[in-house]
Amino acid sequence: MKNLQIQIEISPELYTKKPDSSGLGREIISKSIELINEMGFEAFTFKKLGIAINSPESSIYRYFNNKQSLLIYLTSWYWTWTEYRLVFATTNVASPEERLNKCIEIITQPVEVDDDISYVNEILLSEIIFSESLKAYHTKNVAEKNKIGSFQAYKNVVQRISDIVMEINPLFEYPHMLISTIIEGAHQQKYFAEHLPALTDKIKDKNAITEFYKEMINQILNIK
Amino acid sequence: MKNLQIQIEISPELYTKKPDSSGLGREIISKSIELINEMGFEAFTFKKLGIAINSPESSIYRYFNNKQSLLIYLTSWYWTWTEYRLVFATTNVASPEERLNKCIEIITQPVEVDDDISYVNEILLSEIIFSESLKAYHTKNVAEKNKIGSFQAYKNVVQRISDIVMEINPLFEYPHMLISTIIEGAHQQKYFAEHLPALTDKIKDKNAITEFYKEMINQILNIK
DNA sequence: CAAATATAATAGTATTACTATCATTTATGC
DNA sequence: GCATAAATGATAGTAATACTATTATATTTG
Repeated sequence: MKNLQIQIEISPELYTKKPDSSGLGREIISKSIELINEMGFEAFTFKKLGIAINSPESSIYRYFNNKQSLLIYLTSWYWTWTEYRLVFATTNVASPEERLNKCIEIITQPVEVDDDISYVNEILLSEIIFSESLKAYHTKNVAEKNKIGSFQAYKNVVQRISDIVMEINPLFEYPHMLISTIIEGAHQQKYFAEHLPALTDKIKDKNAITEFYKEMINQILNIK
Repeated sequence: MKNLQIQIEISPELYTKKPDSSGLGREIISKSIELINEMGFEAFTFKKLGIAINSPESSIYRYFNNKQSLLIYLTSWYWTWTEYRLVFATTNVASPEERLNKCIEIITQPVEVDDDISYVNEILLSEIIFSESLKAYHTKNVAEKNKIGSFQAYKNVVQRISDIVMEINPLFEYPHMLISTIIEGAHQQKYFAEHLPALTDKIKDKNAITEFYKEMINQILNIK
């Protein structure tokens, strides 16, 4: 993926002014990723972001209506990019089992190298996805946000992996349930490991969570 | 459990004044359960609760510092009560496999009959747990809240079921990961079914989620 | 029935999450 | 290179939230 300079396209419904159309817009995105990481999504405000980028709050509001919209933009960016990663990792791989395993790796691990495809720090962004993304859809106005396509990129990822599951076992009845359980589970287990270790197990090596879910899906689909 | 009149004891760290020590306290609990259900946790405020029970905001603050503390109280109540339910459902059942299956049913399904053990509406409370409980621990101050035992009741439930898993398969390395994945997964799948159906599958009957996770755990632990 | 305790009534503050206005800077088309 | 449009900056203001404080009035309890 390195040096490919792909463009992540985000649906215009998800912003009021396109962030990558201006320097300010790009600063809003990249600084917000830093700040949300540092202080968590709740403590993050447009006022603080404004101070950090030396621009008034009101300028930020021209790009996003509120911080939830910004979070949805970030998650959409991440999932759209992750769909590219899935495609890259699985093209020309004949075995669906092998493709599935590759996908599980990608969705259960935070990003470790910045591919530098843009002004977005993918390492920090993936941290946000793991620890904060559920706040994008666990909200009063899910229905309304869903209607404008806020979660389409996430759905596409789930659908794409579910398709591989169906290729392996066409009779399996709950591919989406399985994949979304794994994605959300991996996010939460990482959070538990950091903050509530009694809810998870001693993590021997950093791939323990990935191995757990790989093993799980292989057992469920009878892959040896 | 009906008519047993058990007392759910909540650690004093989790409130500033004991809610079941007064009529007002009990009203705060039972009305907040109703209101959080109706409007969601974000829209819920102590001001609205005060209006609903005809008491000033400031009186509510004598029982709980803020609405997050109240939510933690409610989740602790639920998990303490659920631990009783687990014990009741599994005592005198010799087979650990059978006990495990009973536990999976209890943790993956919302409550359907109000056992009437108190002023708490358990049906509505379980709805809150399924849709809002992650907001109790997905917050800036997890560490601090964890230190005072805010999540002990939840941990006890996970531990108790993990013990059964270990009884069945003493070599299994990730019992807590497995159980917390199932609990959190069941909550989320129900939420997805209601709000983001593309992330889950057509639910044929209302036990589909329970059956999915039962099947999952049985496969993983090689129970036929 | 007195003293202690709990609750009600009311007011006030800092912060958040915006909206509005107008001046100034920057970009763009000719 | 200049006129015009568009974007941004500077500043102010508002309603709601999440509290804290104070004093009066009930209610409980010993």
